[in-house]
Amino acid sequence: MDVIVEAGKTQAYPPRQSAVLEQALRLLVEGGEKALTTAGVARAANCSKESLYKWFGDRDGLLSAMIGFQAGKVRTVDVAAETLTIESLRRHLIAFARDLLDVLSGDVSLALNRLAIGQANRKETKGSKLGRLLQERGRRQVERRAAALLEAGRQARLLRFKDAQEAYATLYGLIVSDLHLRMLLGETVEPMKREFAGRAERAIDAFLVLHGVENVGQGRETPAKGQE
Amino acid sequence: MDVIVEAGKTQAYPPRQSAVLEQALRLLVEGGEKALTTAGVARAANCSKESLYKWFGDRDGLLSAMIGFQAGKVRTVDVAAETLTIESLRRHLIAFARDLLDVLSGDVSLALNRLAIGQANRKETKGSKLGRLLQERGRRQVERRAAALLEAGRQARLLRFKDAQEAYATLYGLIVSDLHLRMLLGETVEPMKREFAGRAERAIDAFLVLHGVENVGQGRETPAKGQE
DNA sequence: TAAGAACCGTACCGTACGGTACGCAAATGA
DNA sequence: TCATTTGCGTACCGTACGGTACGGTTCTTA
Repeated sequence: MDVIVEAGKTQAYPPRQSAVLEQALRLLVEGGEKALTTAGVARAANCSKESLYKWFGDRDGLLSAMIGFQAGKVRTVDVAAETLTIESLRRHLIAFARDLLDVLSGDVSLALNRLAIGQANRKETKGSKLGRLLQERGRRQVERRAAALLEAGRQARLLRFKDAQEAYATLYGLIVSDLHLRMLLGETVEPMKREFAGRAERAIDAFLVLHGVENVGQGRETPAKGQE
Repeated sequence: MDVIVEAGKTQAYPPRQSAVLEQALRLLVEGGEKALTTAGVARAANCSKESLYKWFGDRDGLLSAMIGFQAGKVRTVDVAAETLTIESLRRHLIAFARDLLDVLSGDVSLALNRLAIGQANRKETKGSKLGRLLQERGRRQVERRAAALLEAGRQARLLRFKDAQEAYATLYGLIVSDLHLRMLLGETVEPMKREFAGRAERAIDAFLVLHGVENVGQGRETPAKGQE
């Protein structure tokens, strides 16, 4: 019965436990960490507290399971190895940017990040465990997709950069800026969402100015140098 | 260091209460929100709980006071209106970047951000109050300094951008990327701090490629070709 | 069908928190 | 000098949480 958390592979929970985790996530999204009590989860999921402790060990185990469960639901689309052109690369990058913004602005994502951040500075060594878990589970996926895209762009001689890690950091910063933090702090998300499309486009254009070869950034008039 | 520690003139607390707030901040930094109990603060500050409630109303009032108190200690230096050159602008931007990274990575800043984020998604309308407070108190200062710098650069015909707000967002994203979030999640800060200098320089060089005139970004070879 | 496991609902326990009340000492002021 | 204020220390109260125990019910399985 002990479910071992295997890194990398999305471990599926039994349906009963999945339903419980779903309810737990719902409670967390609606009321924050304060609303995520063992009794509350048991009541919302129509199960007993004893079963909770049997399945997840203790409260921290439940939190970890929630993160793993949610991460397991996110699927990254691997772009098939097509022949990249300037246009298709730009489209793929913009799609990546929009997906990234959508993920970061999601209810559950925000709630889980708030939860992990809240647990981050506890004295116990267990403190940053959730943070690391969230980082590895959630971010790795996104980063891998971006890395593949960047590498493909370089192979096709459409991008130039020395350090892929650094290029990705630049890409991320241009796309997200301080948006994530503002959302985490409670700023209303809806007005931002309407600007995601334009924001993604501008970010990619800027990125292409920095790391694209020749004058690939012609989507909008670039603030810097010449366009066709 | 451009940050000056001075008793805030905006909201000055009596010395006794300032000492209490100092202890409260210390407890928060050391043990997180869980360690910030009324009894704990009273014990650490050698005062009674009754006095705490008399001075700050309730727990939320104490938290707000802590944010205001800490924000009052940070002062930004306005760059005197000197005649900007390409070199001096670049130096000022890099100094700004380093100061920004230093502020964001500070113990108290991280603790307060974690606190506000943790309170962000409570049902009550009061939830995002701390977040807004932290945003307005802390960020406005930084943003104002950057805005002044950017505007001065444009006046001197060294920078070009249409929307100052958007240019600032780009600058912020290039400097910070996902660093702030990773630190909030509990990642070890020390290794990052050693890279702040280089990071600031690279971010500013990239920013100058995007928004500088001519080939001012000479720190690294600029991937785009000069024009105009 | 009968034994056994899984599980629900509830009650229970120890603890810790936010907030209040009270007694008493030190300052303050006329 | 005495009255008033201020504030410390402690005790107290109601509540709510994490975690455990137990009786009763449903489901599995041989």
